Amino acid sequence: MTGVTIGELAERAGVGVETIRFYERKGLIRRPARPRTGYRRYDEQAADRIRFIRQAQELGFTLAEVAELLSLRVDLRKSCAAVKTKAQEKITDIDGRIRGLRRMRGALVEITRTCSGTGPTSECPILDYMANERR
Amino acid sequence: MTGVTIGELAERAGVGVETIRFYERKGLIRRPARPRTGYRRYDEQAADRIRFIRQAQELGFTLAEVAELLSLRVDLRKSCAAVKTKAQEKITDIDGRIRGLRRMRGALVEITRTCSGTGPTSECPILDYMANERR
DNA sequence: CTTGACTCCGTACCATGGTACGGGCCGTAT
DNA sequence: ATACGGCCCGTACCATGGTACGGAGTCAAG
Repeated sequence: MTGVTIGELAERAGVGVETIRFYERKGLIRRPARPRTGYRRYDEQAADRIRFIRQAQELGFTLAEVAELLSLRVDLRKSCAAVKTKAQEKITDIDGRIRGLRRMRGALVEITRTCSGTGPTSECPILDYMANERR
Repeated sequence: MTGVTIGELAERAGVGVETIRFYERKGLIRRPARPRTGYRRYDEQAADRIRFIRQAQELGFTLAEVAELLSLRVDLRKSCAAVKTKAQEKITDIDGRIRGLRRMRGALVEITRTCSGTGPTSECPILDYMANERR
């Protein structure tokens, strides 16, 4: 019989069986062939597709965004530019996060400096720092 | 009467009233004064504290982690050495997050660089990358 | 042909981070 | 003093991204 079962696919793709069914319910992977007995049989592309989903998630895309990317790939009427734009938006988003983390890191370094001083410091600069330096 | 109501605080901090009560239940903000009528009265620091929470969240910290960060401030009066250790751990944690985001960013930049943005999605290198790159 | 592992399905459940609802009390302006 | 909003509380509900459960059917080895 052609194709693999959901269990084999899960193992190959490094996810749980329930996760695959979950993705199917969410429309992230298309429904596989279901020969007479009703067991799902997956082709080779299925594992790639699941890895695609995980990879995109690691890159910071939500499942809804992944679904959008997948639909773009299928829809040939739309150009690659739409995908590129989404990726660039993610880069901008990541840049913002990194800047914020650097600010917070600076505040924590400041705290440890203050802390190493002998006096008991009831006045901590972090709240003001973060509250005022935001955005 | 000193302090502001929960509604005023919500407006100043840019969150909903329910969110403030939620944070209180979670122990992220301490219970405010409750004069005779039972209405919460907040001091000026309350808005800063809420803004801090939102800032930390935007940077990818969960509310549990935010609580930990906030406890650093409270603990400053008590055990300086323990606080310093905790802060150092948070700095290490932040460094890890920044590295992860930089890795993500590098991957996104690399794939957008190779994408002309002109072809059909079937030839999109971004989608190819996500389908094939497995780490 | 039986046994055990795998699969089916629907549904329930989990954590996170809120948001909304409803009945009742409070505070102020008219 | 009465209406209208704000606030009280507990509880229910929402989305996200899964994870687990239970009773049934199926497949493959012994």
